[in-house]
Amino acid sequence: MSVTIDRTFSALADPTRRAILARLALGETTVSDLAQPFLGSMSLPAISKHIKVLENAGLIIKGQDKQSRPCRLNAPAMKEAADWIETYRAYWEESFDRLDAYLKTITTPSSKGKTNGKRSEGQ
Amino acid sequence: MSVTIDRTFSALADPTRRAILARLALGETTVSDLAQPFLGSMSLPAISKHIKVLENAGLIIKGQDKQSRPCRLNAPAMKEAADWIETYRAYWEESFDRLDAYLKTITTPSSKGKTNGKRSEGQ
DNA sequence: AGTTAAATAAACCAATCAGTTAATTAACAT
DNA sequence: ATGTTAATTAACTGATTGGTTTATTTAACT
Repeated sequence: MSVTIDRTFSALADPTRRAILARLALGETTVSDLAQPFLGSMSLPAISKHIKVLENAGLIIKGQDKQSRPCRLNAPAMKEAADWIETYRAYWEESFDRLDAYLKTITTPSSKGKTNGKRSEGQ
Repeated sequence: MSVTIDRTFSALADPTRRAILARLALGETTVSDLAQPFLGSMSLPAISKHIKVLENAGLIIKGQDKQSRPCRLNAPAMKEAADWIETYRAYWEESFDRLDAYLKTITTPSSKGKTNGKRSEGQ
């Protein structure tokens, strides 16, 4: 099985790393800049390591400009993970249908049809 | 920050656990049944632990029927992770657009396309 | 040449993880 | 009562993770 998707999900499992990705979604920036919001609670080498994890997962690409290492999102690497997770969309939507049905059974002994929202997509 | 999404991504980072989820997408089944395809390469307690990780992440729900523990998908727990990752869809789609544009610049006779790498921020 | 700035590497540590084997619980069947 | 089946718990191990502090690289600026 794909080891890259392992690394992708594993990289996304850390809140600091997700925050770094969120920052990068606003635009390319350097390691120092990415580290700045965290330096109160962790060291620069810690951030450097997080960035390396993201890089190894293919989620970001690190360049070089003088001493700086400008990082940018490499979002397509996320696509594989997104595609995997998307195959389950039908299941959680189906579950909402079941919740919907359940709510009807407990709220409509004599009620009018309020929940006409059709969620089933068919598959 | 949300510790539940941490646990979700972390649970999804393991191929055995993803295989278990894939099996459960076909329908509810017991721990033994889930373990069966893996017993050549790992022990039952190992699978039992994987299932507990999935349960703690809220990705599956474990019931009881006589001695068996029937497990079923609880896909809505995946939705939070899916939603997070979906916010980046625009970026990987845009990236493909940019790749497309880049390929055009290098295959065009008049190529002197010096891209400034600046991403369109703000929206 | 010496200094500063940006980032990483090295060495270390505690905690968590993924697996093992052996023992145990719980429910059922003789 | 005894045994069988399904699954978990306990105790242990080696590898990985996430962080630290200190030292080093690399490139620019006087």
